[in-house]
Amino acid sequence: MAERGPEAATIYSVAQRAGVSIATVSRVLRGVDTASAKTRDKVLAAASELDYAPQNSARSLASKRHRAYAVLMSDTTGPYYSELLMGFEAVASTADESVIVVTSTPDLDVTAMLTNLRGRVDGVMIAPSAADEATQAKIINAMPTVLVGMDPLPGSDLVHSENTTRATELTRHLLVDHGRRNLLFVGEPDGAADVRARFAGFQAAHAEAGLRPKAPLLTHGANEAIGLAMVDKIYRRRAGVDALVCANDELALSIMYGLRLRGIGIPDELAVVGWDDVPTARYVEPGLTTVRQPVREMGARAAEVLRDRLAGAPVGEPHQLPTELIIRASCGCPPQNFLASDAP
Amino acid sequence: MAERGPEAATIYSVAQRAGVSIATVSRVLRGVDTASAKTRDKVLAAASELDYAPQNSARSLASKRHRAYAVLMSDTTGPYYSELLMGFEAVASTADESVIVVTSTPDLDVTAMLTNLRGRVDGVMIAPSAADEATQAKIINAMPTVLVGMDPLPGSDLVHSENTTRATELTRHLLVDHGRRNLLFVGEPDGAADVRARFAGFQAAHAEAGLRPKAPLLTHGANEAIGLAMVDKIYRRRAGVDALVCANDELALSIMYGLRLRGIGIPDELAVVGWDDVPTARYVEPGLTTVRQPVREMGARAAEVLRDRLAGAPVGEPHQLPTELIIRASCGCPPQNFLASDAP
DNA sequence: CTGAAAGCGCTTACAG
DNA sequence: CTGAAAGCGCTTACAG
Repeated sequence: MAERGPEAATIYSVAQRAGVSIATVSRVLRGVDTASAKTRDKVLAAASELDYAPQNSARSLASKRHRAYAVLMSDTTGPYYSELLMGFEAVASTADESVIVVTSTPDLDVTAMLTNLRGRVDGVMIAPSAADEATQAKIINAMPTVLVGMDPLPGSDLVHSENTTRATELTRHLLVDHGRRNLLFVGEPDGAADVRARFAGFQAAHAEAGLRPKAPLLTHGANEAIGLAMVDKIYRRRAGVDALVCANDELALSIMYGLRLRGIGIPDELAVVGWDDVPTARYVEPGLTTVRQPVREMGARAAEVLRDRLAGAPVGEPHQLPTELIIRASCGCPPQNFLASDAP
Repeated sequence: MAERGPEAATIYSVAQRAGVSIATVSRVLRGVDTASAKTRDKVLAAASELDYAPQNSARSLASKRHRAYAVLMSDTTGPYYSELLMGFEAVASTADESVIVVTSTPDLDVTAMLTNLRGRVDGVMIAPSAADEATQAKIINAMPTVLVGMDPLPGSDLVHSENTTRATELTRHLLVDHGRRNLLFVGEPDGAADVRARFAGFQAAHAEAGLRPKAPLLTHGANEAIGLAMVDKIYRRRAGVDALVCANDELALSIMYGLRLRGIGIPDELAVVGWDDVPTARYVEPGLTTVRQPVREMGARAAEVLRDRLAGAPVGEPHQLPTELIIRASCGCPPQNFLASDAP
């Protein structure tokens, strides 16, 4: 490969071999402007023969465009984040933009990160929980930004999914269809905007039913130990609770784990519902009733928004994508097992 | 912010404000060479006042280093890939390298991707299933490469985890500790190197026990439909099977789902074990016995290897990281519930 | 310890 | 349709 040789091909060597100027090589390779078919063929042939790879840095420097987006993610993993990233990347690569992943750790130096980013990318997508509002504001002030699943902030675009209406529907399902009377919301409405909106739907459904919603059981994070602790707290302090509306599936799953350890029946003694429809939701017993959001599409939309912004579009209205109620058995519905109809 | 003003700060404006040459600014900002404390302070102050962000493209062009790595991933999501990416990113960012994510779709134009990458990054990590061997070879030939979880290929570094010994141990556990006699391996040994090595361990344990291993049940991919189909196939064609050794957790989980639909008891009628220790493994009932690999560490190691290669180190021996048997209940062991000891 | 100057490899008006 | 030339904003020998 030429690239391994004493010297890699440059636009000069391609031009020389094709017998044209470097301006012509540049034009042909970018597919802009007109160029006679003959010239075009010569250039393409020369580039191919020399195994020419344009130097992105030189291109960026001259054109004043990085052709790269950053994605700022928290360092937690999970299906939500990878789906978001994949959706974003798919669209970005179509637009010939690179995607640079930046992980935000608690001790991240925001100023240094921003300085770095400003010299490397044209825009950034901020994933949920990746940055607090002060940091978001700084980033927004420094470059075109699209926020995902958060509260809107001036100067930034936003992509999110419907929360309140679906949460109302979910809560109503428990209240009306299953006759539960003593629901408890588990999560932190004062944290992420998503959760706040879900809690608002929880409250709205209670209002419809003429019921007074109880205060949420605050918690963040989820693992087996936390789930078990929540279960014990519920049974110690909240007698009579007959359904749990959890801020997300992870929390719901960890609580179901705790309930199993404590021998508490789901959904008979206690119904449990979540949010996100993670893959695990369908594999647990009973299957977890939850809400699905189109995360991959949200990532794709975010990339489109950024692309439009860089093409000159102003900051627009929030893009809200639809969510969908996924009924399984943890709410009290009879198990509608997937493929059950073809059972022998 | 200066960046928003009529013109952003450059190394020239910083130098002018600090009353030094651009060479001095460059040196101070990169922290190289000596520089008097006084000069240093002046430069730092000027840079800060002007909110200067060095242009990465200019830096790359002059230094002939991109200070960026690519990560080539398949477009499937899952905990494995995000953990790998996070581990890689954490180390890369410490070394001040950007991480560019590239997703490989089936219709990816390899040549175009490679041309793009050669002009953008200094090295690449290839995640499992992201590229076939021919593509891998092309990439290796074009730039420093580290392969993860695959067969070694000349010219490339490799990071993987222990498969065969642990698979032998896992199989032996079923054979010896649980007295199972009729095991079936589910997966494709002829596909990924990882799976081949696991099947080798499966065979080795049989040899130890003086048993003849049966042919694997071939399948790739996993979802509820596939799991159910596998279950039906097993019961139609493989009478007497009393344990399933699955190539990965996803497969094991989908099969457990199918077994539940068919009313087949786990582990009594059929023991099931997996590989990976995905989060779901602990939430299903019974808990899935499996093998954990240090995926995040593998990503971190891959970044270190790349860093060393770019610093001049030659391609080295494969880096093998240890795996760990995670015993839960799907193998036939009594449920060792997490935190069970603190039950009331 | 510091500066002047060349050079990295492109893109893009500007001419023709 | 094509070329000559300026310029993008840095780093890095080379001097001193």
